[in-house]
Amino acid sequence: MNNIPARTRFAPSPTGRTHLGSARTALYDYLLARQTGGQFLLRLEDSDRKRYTPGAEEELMRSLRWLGLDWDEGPDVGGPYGPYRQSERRDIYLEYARQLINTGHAYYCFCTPDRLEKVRQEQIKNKQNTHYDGTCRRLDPDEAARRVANGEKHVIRFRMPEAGSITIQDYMRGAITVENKQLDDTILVRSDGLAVYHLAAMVDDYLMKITHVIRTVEWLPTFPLHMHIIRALGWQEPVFVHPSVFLKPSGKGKMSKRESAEIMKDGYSIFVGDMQPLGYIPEGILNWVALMGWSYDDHSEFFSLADLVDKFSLDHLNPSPAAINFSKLDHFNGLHIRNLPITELAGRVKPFFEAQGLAVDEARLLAVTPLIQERMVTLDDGPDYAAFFFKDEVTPVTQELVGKDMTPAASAQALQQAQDLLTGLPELTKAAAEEPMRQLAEQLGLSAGQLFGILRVAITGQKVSPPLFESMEIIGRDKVLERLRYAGELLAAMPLQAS
RNA sequence: GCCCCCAUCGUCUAGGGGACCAGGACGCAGCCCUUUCAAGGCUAAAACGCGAGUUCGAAUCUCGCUGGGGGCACCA
Repeated sequence: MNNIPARTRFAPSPTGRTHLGSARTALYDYLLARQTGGQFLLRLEDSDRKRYTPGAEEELMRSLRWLGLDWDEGPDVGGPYGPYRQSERRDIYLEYARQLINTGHAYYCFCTPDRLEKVRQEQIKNKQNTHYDGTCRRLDPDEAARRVANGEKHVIRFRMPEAGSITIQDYMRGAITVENKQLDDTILVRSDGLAVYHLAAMVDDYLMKITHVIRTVEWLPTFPLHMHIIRALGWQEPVFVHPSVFLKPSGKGKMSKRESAEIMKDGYSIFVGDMQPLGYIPEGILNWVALMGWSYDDHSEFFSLADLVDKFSLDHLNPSPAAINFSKLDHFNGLHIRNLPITELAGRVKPFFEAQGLAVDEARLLAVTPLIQERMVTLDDGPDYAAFFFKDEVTPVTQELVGKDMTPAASAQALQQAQDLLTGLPELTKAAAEEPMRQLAEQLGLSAGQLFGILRVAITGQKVSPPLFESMEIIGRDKVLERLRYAGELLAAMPLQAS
């Protein structure tokens, strides 16, 4: 693309939870603005009060900020083109609506919703396309103005040309031509005096000097209308891009409410607000979502937000709908976790340990973090691997203390020998303990895996854990010996024939 | 029903007439490494929806079909 500073906007309506698709749109907006040294704005399309959802706005802003997508202008931070909330821009829209009426591009309509509904039903019955029947379109403008002045309830409709066609440009999809007769005399201003999206968004984009409009395909059908409005007002057209929607993992259709609940059971979510508690990090999500519909020249796929700012381009967008693939999210999340500096990672996993009621010692956490870093896919995996580091005692399953292909007695003996060995060591470090322990295994005719397995369960209480010697070193000799003794007791109490 | 958009491995994608018996990534399988689990390395299986046409030559261009998606509100 060019490098004229882009002014982009993310303009959601605060009517529900912020999902992955919105995150991607916001990301692309953000990237374009940052890359070109322009501005990224947040605008709330809240003109329909009926659909207002308490808390949606807060979650939206929290989600975007958590992802690291900061806006330069918006309802909370202000800016030179405010207000950034459509409900507060009512008079502005009205002014342009009047302009459209004065130039003959719009007209007052006095039809009631009841009548409209009847017309619609009739059209459906006759297998016709549903559209406004044009009753008020033919009204004398002066008479209409009089009726409005008399306080008669009315809306304002766009006067769509009856013939001809319009050709519009989507940056990614190219030219799209639509017959005007397929388009309706859409309502621009409701009877309550508030503009609908079609007018409001165009006016806002114009006044806020938006250069690039990125919005999902659901706006493609009304794109011709939007362009008619822009042209009727004589404004310069911003660049429009309509990325496709995200499909559910099966690739069949959009994610429904029921299905997103289903997905939660597997530890996934399509809502940005759920991602943090699920253990996902912004870096992983951003990388993943960026690649659903965009790709980079050299086929590389690992990107930080800064990389994306550097490399993103509208020229490499893919218009086909993309199915959500959570295992790829896991992949990217793991990749970015491994890419985090230890102190940073430690800080991010800490809350997950605390959520389990564990008292987390900072120094110990710092020692433990490198051991779990390459094992974690999500941050909540941390306690699964390493909770035992922060517990006073550990309770192994007795059965698991029995070494592979071994009897309880042999296992107990091996355990005792290991205990003696560790006791006699000058210090308990990986360097000091590993070699002697391997020799012990050999003496006992055991594989390293057999012996280490027993010790692992005894010391960590789990069959899967970070590397044994590093773990012992962090836990400390006293505690290790104590756990070994306890494991020995468990084995001793085991019925002989069991194994 | 009508309008619009889209169509390459299971999934995300590269590709824009010959460089393609189609490349990468995730996942899956196997192997290596290895004290478990990972991580890492290597290998394998896996796709141009169908039919016409244009062309010496089509995954790539055109048309049709099929399939998928989106939209047809005083919602956004």
